Parts: sequence; C-alpha cells; structure tokens
Amino acid sequence: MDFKRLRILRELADRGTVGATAEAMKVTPSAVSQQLKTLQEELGVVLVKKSGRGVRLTEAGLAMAGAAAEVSTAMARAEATIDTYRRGWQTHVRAAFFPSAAEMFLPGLLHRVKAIDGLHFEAHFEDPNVAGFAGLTADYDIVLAHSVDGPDVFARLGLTVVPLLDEPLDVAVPEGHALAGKSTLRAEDVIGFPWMGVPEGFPFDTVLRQIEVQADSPAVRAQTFPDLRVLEALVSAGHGLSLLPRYTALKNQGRGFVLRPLAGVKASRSIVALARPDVAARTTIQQVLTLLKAEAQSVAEAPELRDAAHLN
Amino acid sequence: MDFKRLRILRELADRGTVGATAEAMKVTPSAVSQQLKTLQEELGVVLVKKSGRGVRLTEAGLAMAGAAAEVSTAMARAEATIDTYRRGWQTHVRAAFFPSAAEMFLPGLLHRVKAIDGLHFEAHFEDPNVAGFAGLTADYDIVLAHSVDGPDVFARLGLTVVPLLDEPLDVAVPEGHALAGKSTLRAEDVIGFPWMGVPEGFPFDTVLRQIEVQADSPAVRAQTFPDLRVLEALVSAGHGLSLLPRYTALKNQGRGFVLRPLAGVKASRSIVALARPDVAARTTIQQVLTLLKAEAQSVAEAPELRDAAHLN
DNA sequence: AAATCCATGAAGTGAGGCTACAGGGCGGCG
DNA sequence: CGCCGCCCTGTAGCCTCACTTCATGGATTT
Repeated sequence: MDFKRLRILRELADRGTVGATAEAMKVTPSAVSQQLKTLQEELGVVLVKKSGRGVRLTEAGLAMAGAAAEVSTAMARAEATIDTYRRGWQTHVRAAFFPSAAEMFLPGLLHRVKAIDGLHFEAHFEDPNVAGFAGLTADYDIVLAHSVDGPDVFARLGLTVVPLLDEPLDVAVPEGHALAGKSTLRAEDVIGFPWMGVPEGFPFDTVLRQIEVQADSPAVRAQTFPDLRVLEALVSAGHGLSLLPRYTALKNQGRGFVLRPLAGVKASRSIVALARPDVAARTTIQQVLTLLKAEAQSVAEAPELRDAAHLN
Repeated sequence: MDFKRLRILRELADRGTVGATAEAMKVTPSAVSQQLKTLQEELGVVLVKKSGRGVRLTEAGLAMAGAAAEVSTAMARAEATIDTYRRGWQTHVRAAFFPSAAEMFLPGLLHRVKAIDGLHFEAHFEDPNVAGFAGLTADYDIVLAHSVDGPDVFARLGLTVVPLLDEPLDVAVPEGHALAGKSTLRAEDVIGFPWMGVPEGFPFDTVLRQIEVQADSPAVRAQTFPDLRVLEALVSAGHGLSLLPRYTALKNQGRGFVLRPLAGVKASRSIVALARPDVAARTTIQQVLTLLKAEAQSVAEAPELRDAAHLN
C-alpha cells in the first residue's frame, strides 16, 4: 500500500470529485482514476462508487480516507521533526510546564537557554492529572511533572526521569491568625480549623490523614479548588487553612497569609522532568535538561528561601 | 518524502548495517545506499555517518527513524482498517466497556450481535476516569461511558453520544441494619453513619453534600475504593453505608446488604455509548448501537427490576 | 600485507505512473 | 426531446526512478 495513493483517496474525500482532486495534486483526472483503481485492486475493496456523473466514496472508502489522514499527520510530524535538525542538531525544543513549575522555573530558564546559539525553546502550559503527564511525552520533548509518591511512578512507565526539586508542603495561615505567631505548627494546633484542599495530585488528603492520626481527631474538610491562587485568597480572607507547596506560595507570602511548616508530618511533592528515553538521549535535550537542573537548584537555594530558612 | 525511504531508514535503525537492511527488504545493499543518499539530499540533513567499516545513524537519523516508526504504525492501522471491510462492509467492531457496563450489557448484547452474520464483535475492558473516555474513541469504534453531569460533557467534545440508561444511585445498607426496615431513606436517616465512597466519576460527593444540606449536619466520610464489589463487601460487613448504582448492585442484593432509594435527593449517573461522528455514521456501527440501545432498554425493564419496583 | 567485510559509485534495465487523447454515461437546458 | 457539456475512465506512449550488476575503496582482522 502506497502513501501517495492514500493521499489521493484522502484528497478525494475532501474535494468530492476526481477532477478537483487531480487539480489539487497537479495531475490529470486520468492519473487519479488510475491510481484509485490500482488501490482498490490492491486492497480488494470497493472504495468509490459512481453516483450520477460524479463519484461517491463507499463506507470503506471513507474509513480508509480517515486512516489516510492519520498517516498524513504522522508524515507531517516526520517533516516537522526534520525541520528541527536542519542545522545538524535539534534546534527546536518543546517543553510542557504545569502552572507552578512555569512560575518557578521559566523566568530563569529562559535566560539560560539563550546561551545555546540557534536554539528555539518553546514553553507550553499543560495542567493534566498525574496520569496525564506521561502521555504528554508523546507531544513534547520535555514534560515537567509533579508526583506525590516520589519520582518512581514515571520511571515505571519506561520514561527517563530527571529529579529537579523536592518541594515541602506548608500550612498557609491568615495573617493575624492565632497560629501565625508560632514558627512551627503541630497537628494539635491545626486540627480544629477548616481546610481548603490543593488540587488533585497533591498529597492533600494523605497529609490531612496524618494530621488526624497525630491529633487523634477528625479534620474539617471544606471545598477543594484546582488553583493555588484561589486557595491563597481564601486563606487570606480567613476562610480556613490550606496546604500549599512552599516555593510556589512563598513569593506571595505576606499578601494576607503566612506559611508555617508542619512538625511531625512528612509532606512534599517531587518535581521532575520527563522525557521518552530516545528523546532524552539527544545532546540538545541533555543540554536543556542540564540547564533545567541548574535552574531548579538555584530556585531551591534562592536568597528569599534562605531568608525563610526558619521554615525548615 | 517517500514512505518507502522512511521504512529503509527505520529498518537501518533496527538492523544496524546497510547489508542487513538490504537483506531484510530483499534488495541489494547498493539500492539501500542509494535511497538513503536520496533521502538525505531531499531532506537536507545528514542521517548516517560512516563509522568504522559500517555506518551509524546521527541524532537526526535516529529522530527520523522514530518518526518513521510512527508513520509505519499509522500505515498498519490503515491496513487493519481495510481488513474489516473485505466483505464490502465493516465486519469488525471493537467496543470498550467499563466494568459495570460490561456486567450489565455484555451478556445480552453478545447474543444480539450473533444475529448479524459475519460480524466479529470484540469487547474490551477499560476503566478510565471521566476525561479518559473520550480519548478511547480513537482506539475503539464504540466506547461505553458514564457521566455524572449528564451526557452533554461528551457531546461538547464533538463526539456522537447515544444515551443508553439513566441509573439511579441507591443507599446500600447491611442486612439486619436498623435502616433496612424502611423502604425509603431520607437524609436525616442516613446522615449519622460512616460512608464508603464509590469510585471517582460517580457523584458520590455531590450526593453526599446534598444529604448534608438536607440533614443540616456533616456526614462521616470513610475511605473510597475503586471497586464496587469491595464496597458491597464492606457494607455487608457492617462498616457503613455506601451509594451504589442500582442496576449493577441489584444483582448482588441479598448477599449481606440491601438497596434503599433516597428520597428528596436526586442521584444518578447516565450511561452512554460514544463514538467519533464519522465512525458512528457507518451502517455496521449503527446496527450495533441499535442493538446496544435495545439491550439497555431490556436491562432497565428486566423482571428482577420490576420485582424491585418498590425502589422507585 | 593479504584477506575480508562493508558501503558506495556508475551504467543499464524495467516497472509503473504520468500525459494526451478518445470514448461513454449522466444531467441540464433550450 | 435531443443536443450540449461535465465528469469519469480507458488506451497508448513516454519518461522518471528504483533496482541490479559490477567495480572500487576504506577499515578491520590475522
């Protein structure tokens, strides 16, 4: 089965007539007709039927045209792939960031990638659930991901995992709140207040359960929201407490809420970069991953975090 | 860019040497060498480098080989498509069922499809979250799905939606439990007992919240489990109450638990069949969908449900 | 240094897709 | 109702291009 013939079928499905198809492919109608005939003989299936003075695709023809379209897009991807290698090395790198990763890493990373001459670095936003991160590696060279249970979940899927950061979860407390006076919070301190959840994929409930066990008393769960900003605002407005990732939330600390670490409870998420192994092996990708690791390290060691060392 | 040339590159990536590639494709090494040369000139990219007395793919070559593999799989899908049309109409239909849909519909449906002569009906099990159902339509002709918010969520994605069944959620109560004596339960009746959740995608929390509002008192949430059988067993063992889909759970009623409908609270899930519109238009698919609707209706009107009419 | 393996180049051949042209079915229009 | 025009299809001939054969040269092994 030949790709050119499939393309003709696809074109015919779009244009409707043999003549228009021929024109679109810059050949004569006769050529189109002949190729269709050969395709049908080769497949042993009737793809087109005469209809009036034109032709109409059969169901099989429509189905094959659909399949042909998929082949076309695969071909287009191949063409796109080659475009990124015209200089002899991969010059286009596409990466997917979830919101807080973009906030943390992008500003610094964009500066760093400028050092690689000729590199086009494209950052895209994606906000999938945990299972969705892995699938994105089909569409992007590098996928920033976070996980509750450590980086191993992704490695089990056959992906290359580059650990970037382990980010603790702290308790966000309204400014002026009674708990804001303490530098460290214990389960008994926080158990009585209503909780606003962080988005799915964070160990919100796991941590809350730890707190319940330690305090030996049930916690009050209020609604969860899929946006850290909303949670920050809710906490600031005094609606309750929340568990927020430290490095992300720290920048906004002081706008109505403060962060306090939990004592006696282990709570953090790992932030990693994912790539398919064959992609990760490429030198350009390696370079970008190295820059990403450097950026992550400098984020973790940033002055504003050292100033906030009391959180540890 | 020609598919045959890409295949040669792919083969070379697998086999490692021009000679082996030539043998695999039943041509002479010279032919392979020439095609690779043409491909490189046409793409303007170096794909192979001499290495010792053999050759080695460059990074661009490896990347292109990967892209070529994707094109190959698309081609294979096209071939598979045509196989299902050798009789002039689609003879193979692949459908995806989530567990309780399989339990409800498959036994009867398999009988019905036997009436279509020459049809190969393949049922597969898939258990995705709500967002995942839509994606399955790329891999299956028909996808059984359930949704909390009615069928519209899928229609918005451009999918054809065939409503099959609206299944109420009832309260599962341990046999001999105080509440088992009542034929209908109200929010105040059930609010005090611990709840076991149904899997994600069921309106477990939505319903529970309605109950809380009606009873004006918080409910006690115990763990949720992604398996209805486990929940049934937990209820039977007296660990608490649960919300279970009526038609699915009814068959097991009596094995330690009974179902009681909720009054004053609207709780149900819609079960639908999904298909890409182009697929749904095919006559074979239409036939199967018709059978599926018929089976769904006969499930809803089944004797054991009429016997349990007091549930309504 | 000879032998061997592997890839590549040059020349010739053949399959197959294309054009040009002719023919035939179907619908529209006077 | 018959003529015209549109659209598809068939045939003959050309020409492109992938393949084979044969020959050459670089790299590794003994």
